Amino acid sequence: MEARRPITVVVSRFEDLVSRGLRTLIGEDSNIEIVGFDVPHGQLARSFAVQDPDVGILNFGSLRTPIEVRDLHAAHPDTRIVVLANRPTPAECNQMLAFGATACLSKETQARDILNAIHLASRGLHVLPKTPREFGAIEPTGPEVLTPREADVLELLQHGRSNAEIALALGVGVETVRTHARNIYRKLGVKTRRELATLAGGSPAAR
Amino acid sequence: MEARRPITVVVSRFEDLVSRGLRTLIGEDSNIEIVGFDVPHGQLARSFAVQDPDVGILNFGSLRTPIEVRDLHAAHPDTRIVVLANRPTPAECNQMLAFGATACLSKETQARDILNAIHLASRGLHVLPKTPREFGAIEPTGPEVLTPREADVLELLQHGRSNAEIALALGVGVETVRTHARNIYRKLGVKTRRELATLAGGSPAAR
DNA sequence: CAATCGGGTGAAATCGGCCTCACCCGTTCC
DNA sequence: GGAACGGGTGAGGCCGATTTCACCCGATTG
Repeated sequence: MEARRPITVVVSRFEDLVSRGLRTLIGEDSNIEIVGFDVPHGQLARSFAVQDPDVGILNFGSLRTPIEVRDLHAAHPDTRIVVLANRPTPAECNQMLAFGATACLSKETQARDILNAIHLASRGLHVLPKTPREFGAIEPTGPEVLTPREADVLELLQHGRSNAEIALALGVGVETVRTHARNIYRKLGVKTRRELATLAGGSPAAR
Repeated sequence: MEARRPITVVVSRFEDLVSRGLRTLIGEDSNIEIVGFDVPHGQLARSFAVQDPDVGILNFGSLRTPIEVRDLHAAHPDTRIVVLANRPTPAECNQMLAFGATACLSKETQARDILNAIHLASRGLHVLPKTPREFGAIEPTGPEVLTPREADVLELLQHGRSNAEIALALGVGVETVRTHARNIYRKLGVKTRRELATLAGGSPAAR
């Protein structure tokens, strides 16, 4: 990268952890200069007007309507808008672009890719996150969450109750309990109730 | 805070932005010492065994099943486990606690509260995020997303088409278009189609 | 051997989101 | 004044998730 005028960016307010990450990340790139940081959502328009940045990085979670992106874009057409979202769906990203954003990134994006995207966006190129699932792609969406009823069954399973006892306690049939138990085993990745029994007590209930 | 032996923590791998945020945040607290950082999910057990930290900070999104928390807790009962999740539901948090975690925090938590939670968790106190909605609490969940059909209607609305034209183009009744349009206005926070027309073109379509 | 359990399939019922349409009201505009 | 629009209500159908239950099989166990 040759030395030239650095890209000026205004960064809106994010969650504290993300905010700190953004600051150290952008601080590592000498070609990007932060001219506004942790700007509250309501003062973005003013910050854009005062700083006239090349790029504004917006917090998707703070947007109330996409219209706000459109208004910012209309008032400052030379400032490229990068929207940073938690796990944006393709529909959300397209909506952001349709309303004037130049790029829509996920907060899970690799750090270097975020810097690259800022550079690209500053020149008007659109950047979108990779499509999450082309075909059977693994997503780190965290463990499957038990349904409320499954949590009820798990609670009793952890205390070593039999299916018949659980059925009696919950007022449903044994077959129902067996179905819940099967789904619990699958979601939790265990194969027997023995693997569950060890963790009885020591914490608030699972529901 | 008096000076005593600092709390040792092992931090698992997080998204780059969050990871950087955590590092600068924890680095500001002289009473907490990072003894393992950006530990890949598969090597957490080994890191716990080697470092024997007071606290392990786990990435909820990397968990495949809650059983992994249980196993870590069973193997290292003296290491308090703090789970950091994106926007955990109460059910998810309770599940984590039920499986041996000491605290379950949202990545949206204020920085100082995260430090406090680490301190509390190191002494075995449970910390849970605030319940998101007691009664009509505002949540920064971002703008409402248009449904695919609403995006179709919006696309045509932006081009200045009348309801009758849109109905004809989409092969549905005028009443249907009017319903979609109403929902679009509500979600986008506008009151007339005029407010939409200004943003035609300049970006990929909304669908 | 009979009971219990793990595991698969499937079928009702319910619920919520989405799409479609209908009817009501009042306002705006030509 | 009639047509189009903004706004509210509600209905019916579709689909997916959840809950409940039923039947099937094989393995384990007392």
